[in-house]
Amino acid sequence: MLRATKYIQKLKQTSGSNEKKVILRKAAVEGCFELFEAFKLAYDSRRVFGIKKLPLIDEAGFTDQELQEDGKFSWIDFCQLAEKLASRELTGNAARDAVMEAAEKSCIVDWNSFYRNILAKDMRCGVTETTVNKVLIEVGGDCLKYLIPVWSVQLADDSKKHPKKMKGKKAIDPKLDGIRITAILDKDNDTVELYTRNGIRNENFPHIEKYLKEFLSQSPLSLMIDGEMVSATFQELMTQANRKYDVDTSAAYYAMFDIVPMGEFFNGKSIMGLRDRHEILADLEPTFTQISNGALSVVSKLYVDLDTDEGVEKMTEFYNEMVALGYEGIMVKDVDAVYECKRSQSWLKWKPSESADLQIIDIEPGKEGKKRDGVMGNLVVSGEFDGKPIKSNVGTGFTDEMLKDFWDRRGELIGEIVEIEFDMITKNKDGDTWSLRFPRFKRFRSLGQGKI
DNA sequence: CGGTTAGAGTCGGATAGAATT
DNA sequence: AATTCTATCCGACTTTAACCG
Repeated sequence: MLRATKYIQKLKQTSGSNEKKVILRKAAVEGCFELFEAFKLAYDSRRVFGIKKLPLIDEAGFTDQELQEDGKFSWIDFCQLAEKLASRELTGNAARDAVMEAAEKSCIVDWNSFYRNILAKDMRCGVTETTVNKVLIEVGGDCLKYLIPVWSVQLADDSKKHPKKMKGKKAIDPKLDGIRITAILDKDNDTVELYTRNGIRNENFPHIEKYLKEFLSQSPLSLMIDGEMVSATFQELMTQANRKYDVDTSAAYYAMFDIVPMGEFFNGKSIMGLRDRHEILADLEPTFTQISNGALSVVSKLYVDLDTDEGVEKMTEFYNEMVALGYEGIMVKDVDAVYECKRSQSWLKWKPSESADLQIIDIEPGKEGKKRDGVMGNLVVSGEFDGKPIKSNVGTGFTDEMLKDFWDRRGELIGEIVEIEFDMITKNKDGDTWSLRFPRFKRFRSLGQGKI
């Protein structure tokens, strides 16, 4: 049994995040490199293995000693397997067979709670890249080579969750429904690269890259430009965004809403506040227009003071206008806040939602071996909305108590009417019924009382 | 001490592409 | 040719230890 597996088991045994850090620190100081290599393989989002259905060895009937007995499969063997999967040297049935063979040759606990979890990209011990990197930075020295590469941009919180934050001086702009794209304009290397929210390079928008490169030649410094890649609709954009052949993104345009010097961005934080950053971007708008003929646009901002009735009114009016125009909603941002590479309440989103009364036609179990094993995983609901036939799964909006209760009473609950909230109805390109975007459970309609 | 936050872990639909059946 | 699986884009929501005024 590997040292690293023992650490994973220890991490799993405690729910305290400080205690988990103590365990990780000990592993780092002790030099348990397999553990940190494993975290790196598992949580680097740019490294995927192309296989999700992974064998689990049945532990029943084995003694502890047998479970922990070393097999004929080493950490080195695993690294080679992982590399072949990541590079797609092994795919399909060949990948499945190689993984099965590894599982059979390996020490049982090593496979079930270590190797397998790396390939699943979920170590299942209450620790992910955030915690691992914090500890590695703290310990420093040689440990820094195990840092998990992470890419982060500023993300918004929901205004409904933070009503107290809807105060003070704000900059407001429309929320566009597309793909978050961050452009890195590197002066030293004379390159422009586009990245998604998850740090994955996207090369399907060459016209945008070309225009930005033209702009870079006029810029005195390297920059990060943040924005939303938009097309006629989100689904239309998705048909082109990640495809490999016959790519045609000519209809897509890049709506830019922020700008930060590259160095500051990679440092995690800007120096300038939002108003100053926006001023710079807005001043560049004529240049962008001239270069790109509209493919590069700057999202304009409305400044309001939410401490005044007039400000709240202006914001509400803007919200209604934008929703009527078909935008996803609005973004409400602190005028003085610096750009921070994380989710933050200095950016709030406000978007409309719909709700429908639908019938439960099925109740499905949670996934085996996960948190909802043995309780409800999701509802299946159907009915009608806006004159259209709807069918959707709903898996969020339930307390832990409900998940258990609904599963226990699944027989009697089928047929009941529930209120489901969602953003909009959607239909895939060859489907005949409509579905729901971001569905969430609200309450029972038919059982009286509002809840359960 | 009570409210807030940060991190982790569930679950949703739609798209394309790879591989198998 | 049809089906299954995986990756990637968009998320919502609950829970809980730890933090903070």
